[in-house]
Amino acid sequence: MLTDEYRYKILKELQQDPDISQRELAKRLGISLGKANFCLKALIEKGSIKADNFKNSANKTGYLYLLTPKGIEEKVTLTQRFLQRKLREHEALEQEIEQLRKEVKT
Amino acid sequence: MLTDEYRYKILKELQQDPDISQRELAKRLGISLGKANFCLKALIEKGSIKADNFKNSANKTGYLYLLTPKGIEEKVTLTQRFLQRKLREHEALEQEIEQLRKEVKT
DNA sequence: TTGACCATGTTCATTTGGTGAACGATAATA
DNA sequence: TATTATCGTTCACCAAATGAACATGGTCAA
Repeated sequence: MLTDEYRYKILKELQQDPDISQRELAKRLGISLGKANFCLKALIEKGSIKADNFKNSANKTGYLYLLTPKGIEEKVTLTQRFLQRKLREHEALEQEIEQLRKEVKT
Repeated sequence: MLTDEYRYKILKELQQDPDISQRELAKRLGISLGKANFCLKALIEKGSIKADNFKNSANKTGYLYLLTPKGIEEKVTLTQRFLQRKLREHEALEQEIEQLRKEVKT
């Protein structure tokens, strides 16, 4: 349920915007509130992020989702893995497009 | 449940291989037997394919899933639509890769 | 012919995964 | 204080996917 894709996207989103509500996160990722909540809890459980409740800045009620050192490292790994995956997808997509072009000609 | 993607893939698979079991089709598309059965029935219902039971060649028990004229036409349309979609995906993927490369450098 | 297989299509109870309304808690505001 | 707003949390509900189990019909050897 918490795939690498969402793990990566969430860590990325939180790294550049730690004070963000679960609702906003859900909206940005195009997932439901329930799923966002589940994923966040899982990441906290795994020790990738920790939820601080700094009473600061705009968001006072909610938390501050901060990446732990482990989380930062994990994000690097995920980013590299993701890049590799996307490169493979890219190649596959080009082949698929080529085949579709052939097919359209027929 | 029967998305354009599977509609296209099934028509393509059947066009070039009409004598194929639902199990084999499911395996090729990476879906379950139940879903393959559901999709096939839907395509038959819509008149895109018809199930002949020619007692011929290897497959004697099963059917021969043949594209109707309507199905052939539909497949052309789907192919074109699919090509357009893939081209958009291609562009999006290149942007995503570029961003990932930037991020990896950091 | 009979019976034992085998491959096929069909069904459906079960599992899985996602959803968002509703709730309690807390802070800001009138 | 009372009210409003925002947040995280929960969980009953729904849709979709799954694959074991079943029914049918063909094949082949006894």
